[in-house]
Amino acid sequence: MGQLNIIVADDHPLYRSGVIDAVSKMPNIRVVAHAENGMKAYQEIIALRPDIAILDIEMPILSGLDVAKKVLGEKHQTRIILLTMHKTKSFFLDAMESGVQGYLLKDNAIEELLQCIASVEQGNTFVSPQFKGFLNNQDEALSEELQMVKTLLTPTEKVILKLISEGRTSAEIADLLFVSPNTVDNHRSNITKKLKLEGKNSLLKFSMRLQNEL
Amino acid sequence: MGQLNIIVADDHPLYRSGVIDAVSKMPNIRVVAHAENGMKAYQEIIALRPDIAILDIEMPILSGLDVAKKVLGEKHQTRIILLTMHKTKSFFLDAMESGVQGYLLKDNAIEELLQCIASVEQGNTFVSPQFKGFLNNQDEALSEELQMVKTLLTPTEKVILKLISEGRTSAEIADLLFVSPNTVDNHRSNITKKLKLEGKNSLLKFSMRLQNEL
DNA sequence: CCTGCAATAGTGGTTAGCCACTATTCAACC
DNA sequence: GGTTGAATAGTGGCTAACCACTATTGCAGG
Repeated sequence: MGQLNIIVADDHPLYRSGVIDAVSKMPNIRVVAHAENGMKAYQEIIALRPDIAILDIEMPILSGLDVAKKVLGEKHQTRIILLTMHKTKSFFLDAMESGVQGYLLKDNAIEELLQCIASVEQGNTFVSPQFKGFLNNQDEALSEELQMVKTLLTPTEKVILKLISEGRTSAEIADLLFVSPNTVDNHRSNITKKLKLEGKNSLLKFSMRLQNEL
Repeated sequence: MGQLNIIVADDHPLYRSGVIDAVSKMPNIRVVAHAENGMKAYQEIIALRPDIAILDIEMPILSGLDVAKKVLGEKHQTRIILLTMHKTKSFFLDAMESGVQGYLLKDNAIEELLQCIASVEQGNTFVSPQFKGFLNNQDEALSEELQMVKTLLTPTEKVILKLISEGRTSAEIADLLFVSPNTVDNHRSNITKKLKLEGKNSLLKFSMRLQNEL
């Protein structure tokens, strides 16, 4: 699988040189450039077309995520591995949607980075175990449900669902919207059918599960 | 207000020296020691009794939070300022409960640290604006409600409340606990009374609001 | 023009959950 | 040995929410 050309970008000089040292120890890897901000990293990627770019997310001017989106959007062959300090969900999901090949937590051992590079080299993706919880079960299902809400429901239905999630009764909602309680009840029924829910209070349970996200 | 003796602890050499440089620029501040892990920081604090200890939370052996708890528990006069990368709620709440005087996000400007030191010197507390959202309104009320649940409810009642929060009906809960649905209903009634709730589905709403925290 | 969708409104029936009682058993505590 | 608290169980009444209908108005698109 020949020579792997890599670019490393991190605004932290110490961490950057640590990463460069570590990956340089691998026989088939050559670090062709390094950068201390996102803009410089992007320019180097365009100029040198490396196989892999290892980017810190938290960088000045352009974040690693910004660079990843630009590069991947322009359909270069360069694979992206993102590094971050933060164990937050939103960055991760954003990164996954933009199609990066690797996503690592900085705290983790350097071995994980090498493992990640090996994976990405062979066309796979690699994600730190800490983030895997964001992928499966609940959060997948949750965003799927949100998708359903956004696509299937009419504007009025969304408003009513929101009000239900705040714990309001049909009578209260009717008062707020200046319509008959029967109408609200009817909307409830339609929402329930569209989302394929059933059972008592199923709408209340559903809407409260989505909480802030509505 | 004389000379301020300060200890700085951070496992990241670069960041540590950055902090030391910055605070040393202040005329009335002397950095009397620095440490690269929590254990060393704790020993220095005990030995030197500084006015303020600036501790990174993420450190080997003992975390900054561990050190803070030990020091504050032993009623030394040393004030604690914690630094962290992570914008998570749990660490912050934990820190607030243990009584630290400052809590800062590392991303923020160095000016904030100096401002924080000035505040703490005068006996006040200082918290990065990013965390202030965790203090007021909702979360205060929420933990108050959690307190009520913990103190007022019997073990069985807590179990039933948990099951309600998962969206189960009285009949389902009765099956799970091998008791009569009437008993479950009775418990519901008692819980509702203890927590001073009222209205249809008030228990469901209440329990779902507490979500994971039960 | 007509079809379809959204929003409105109504009727009637079923049920889960809330509310207010009463009652028994058992264990703990003074 | 009486009191208290927890858990158990039951009855009867009430209502919000669900469910399944029907029906009208109005608007947008082919």
